[in-house]
Amino acid sequence: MTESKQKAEAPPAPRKLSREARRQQLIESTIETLAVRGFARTTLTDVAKHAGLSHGLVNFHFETKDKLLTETLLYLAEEYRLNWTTAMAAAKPDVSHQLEAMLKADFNPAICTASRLSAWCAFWGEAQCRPMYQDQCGSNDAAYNALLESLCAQLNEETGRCANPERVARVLRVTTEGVWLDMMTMNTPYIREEAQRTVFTCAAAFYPDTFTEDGLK
Amino acid sequence: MTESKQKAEAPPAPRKLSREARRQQLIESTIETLAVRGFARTTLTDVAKHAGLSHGLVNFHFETKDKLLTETLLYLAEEYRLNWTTAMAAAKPDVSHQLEAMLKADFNPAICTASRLSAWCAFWGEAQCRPMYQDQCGSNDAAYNALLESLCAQLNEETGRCANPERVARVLRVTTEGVWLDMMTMNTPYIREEAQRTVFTCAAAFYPDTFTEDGLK
Amino acid sequence: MTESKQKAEAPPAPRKLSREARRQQLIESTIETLAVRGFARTTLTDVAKHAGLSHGLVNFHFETKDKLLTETLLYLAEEYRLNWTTAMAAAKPDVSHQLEAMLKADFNPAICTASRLSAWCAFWGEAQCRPMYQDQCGSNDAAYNALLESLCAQLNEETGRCANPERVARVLRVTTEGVWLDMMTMNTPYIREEAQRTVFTCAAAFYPDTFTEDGLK
Amino acid sequence: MTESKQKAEAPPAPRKLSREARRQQLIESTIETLAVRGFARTTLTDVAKHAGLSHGLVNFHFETKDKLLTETLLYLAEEYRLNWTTAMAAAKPDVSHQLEAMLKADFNPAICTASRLSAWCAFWGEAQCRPMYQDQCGSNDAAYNALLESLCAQLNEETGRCANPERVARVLRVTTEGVWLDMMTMNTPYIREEAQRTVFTCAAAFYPDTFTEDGLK
DNA sequence: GATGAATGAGCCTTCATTCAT
DNA sequence: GATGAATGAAGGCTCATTCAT
Repeated sequence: MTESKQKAEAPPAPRKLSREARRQQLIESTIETLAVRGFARTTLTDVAKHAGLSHGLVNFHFETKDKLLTETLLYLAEEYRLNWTTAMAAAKPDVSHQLEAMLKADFNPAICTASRLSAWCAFWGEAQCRPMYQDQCGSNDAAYNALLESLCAQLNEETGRCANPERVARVLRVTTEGVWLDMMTMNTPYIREEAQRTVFTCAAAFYPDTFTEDGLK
Repeated sequence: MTESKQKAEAPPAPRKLSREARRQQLIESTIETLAVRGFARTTLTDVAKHAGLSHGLVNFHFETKDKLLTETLLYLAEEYRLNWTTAMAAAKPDVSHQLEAMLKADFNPAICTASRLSAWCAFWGEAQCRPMYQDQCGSNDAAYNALLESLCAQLNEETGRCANPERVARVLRVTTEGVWLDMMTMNTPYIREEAQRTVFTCAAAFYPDTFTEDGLK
Repeated sequence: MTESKQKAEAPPAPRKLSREARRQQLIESTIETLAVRGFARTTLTDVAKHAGLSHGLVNFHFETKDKLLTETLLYLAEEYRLNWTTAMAAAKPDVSHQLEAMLKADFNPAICTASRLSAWCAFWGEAQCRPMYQDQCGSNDAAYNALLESLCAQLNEETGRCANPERVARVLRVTTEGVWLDMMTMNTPYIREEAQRTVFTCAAAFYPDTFTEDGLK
Repeated sequence: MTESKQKAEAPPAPRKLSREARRQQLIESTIETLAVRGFARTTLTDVAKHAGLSHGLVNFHFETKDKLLTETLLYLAEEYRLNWTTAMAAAKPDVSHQLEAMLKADFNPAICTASRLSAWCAFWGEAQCRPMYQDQCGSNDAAYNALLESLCAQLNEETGRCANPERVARVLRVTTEGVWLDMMTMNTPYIREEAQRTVFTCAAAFYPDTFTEDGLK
């Protein structure tokens, strides 16, 4: 099964690839493997097999397992950051559109895939005792948090609300994270649309004049 | 430090302990070890050392590492369930008091300790690819979810609100889980009081006539 | 061959041995393995197999290969030191007897065995780039060198000779080491008696009134 | 430091070099690497890096690591042989001058360098269990040994001495080897001049009418 | 019950060797 | 000639599990 899958993914399987292409291929393979096997049971052989390559190659490109995992996390973190910054840059500049863009970004089908969510879960589980992981987890993205708080504060002013913006921002963030986790860990996970709708149900509770469960009014 | 702590916990280390007492001692040691080392790096030797016991004893009482971990999770899950059921039984039977009790239960200092939160994190990270773990994670506690939804639905009726109660319940649940995670994974975690206040800020957004950030009005 | 040898060496092969006994057994096995395979090709599996034990046990007792090798060298160095100090303590206290004892000690059949000589060679070859090894090699035994020089200086006085005692001592030491090496590295090595006779031929050259090729006059 | 050194040695690194020149470059690099890393830890990557060349080139020129090492040893052995034969050819033909030339040849600054001594040590350490290495080590150079013995025998006759010439030759040879080793393995090695003086102190002990510690009388 | 020595499967890592470019 | 990606065998090390005492 794994065999046929590899063949399917990398049909002619170029014998030699540029350094960067190979590295990215291995990182994607790591994400898949983390999703399927979990953090504790992920081995380099798994990663290599899943990519249809020899395990020696992993060390050739990443030196150690630790570095492979770290670079995979950095890759995910950068991809995540790029996703919401791009989404916000594309949205109208007013507060409510910016906030909507920020919240919806997390449910972009490009990054909100089963594999990526699972991989994030794997890293989160280990983050508590690995400072390097902890730094890369969303809750520690200072720019993201500051921006979200600022948007909530501005929206408070516009709408005359007075809930502590720091806490509102926190609720919105952990709700987003939480429905992500749900999609992974629930026996009967709901779909992405329902997840997004849950987040906007929350946003609408704080800002009923601005949001409905589907987004901006 | 760890050394002295063990000695402190198990002073002369009674040569013989009842079967149940030993098992619980080892489970508590497992929780501590998971918190400190993370899931992937927890070894039976760690657990035994932390309990001040011999290596072989763990296998004597639990047969395999897998069973030790499973029983630890069941122990935590049961403790958690007992915590909120007890809290609710002790609260007034009306909807708002019941809901307050349910939400506050999660921040009971007895179960909301650094070690326990970390241990939960460790299990969550692995849950996605281990059905047995997944079943025990809070989001799959059917009774808890059903009760929470029911309380939200009732409160909706009482207050004339009409947000989808399933989603409100979900927001409250993931917010609770989320601030738990925050306490573990943030570089500068906030304290338990602030966590609880965050949850009630969320509850107050849905039910402004019932809750404030400190609990019931 | 290896198989039968083990059986021969450790006939009933006690399943459990005291910590110290097992460690010494493994150190002896390391010496044999170094002698047969050389430093670069000695593996933990070789050592374990030669002792008829599992390779995991080596790590259990010595943690790392490096520590096993270091402890083996320390063991040889201590054995060597004990050999010449004991020999000198047993000899008459006058200068010529002491010097004879010192020189003959190196050819004591108990330590001048093929395995031990080979093991020493293996360590010498690596000593140049491993400070810890270098410290343990004979040429750095300050007490030995100081004593040998002192004896040469005293003998110079007694016999009215005037060759630089530091150099005489050095010649005697490297000659001893050299014939040791010869016994190992020559295609047609001469026997221990001839080696010792060579050393005393050298001693007799410096002190013709005191030594003959067979020892004291 | 190593970095800059390579660059310094192979400045723009001529893309094409004669077969022989490349081979010699790699052999010199092997000698340096053996000196710095020791036998057991010398890798082809080290050798290539030190020469500022690519990994694959080593195999292109030498096929296997074994062949590279063997050829390096042969190169050193030939260089060594050429050194003493040349020195003797340049010296006066009488016995004492020939012997002086032979002994002094070992301390010719051209071959008595730190790198070369260390490389010899590395090979010696492995020689005991590798016949091919053993054959090339100095103590097995039949021509050298025969000549040295013959010179000793002749000098015995000339001077009326009667020490066994085979043993005298052996003492002189191992003393030379020994001070070589000392220069490598001692924590506080003495200098080349002192080493040579030590050898002639030994020669003077056997032939006091012919030699002083500085050479011929 | 309790201990800790012993085992061996499995993992990460190194590295000689091959080979497409 | 030369490069460096790719392979895979082999070694060190970890650790769950077993078991004699």
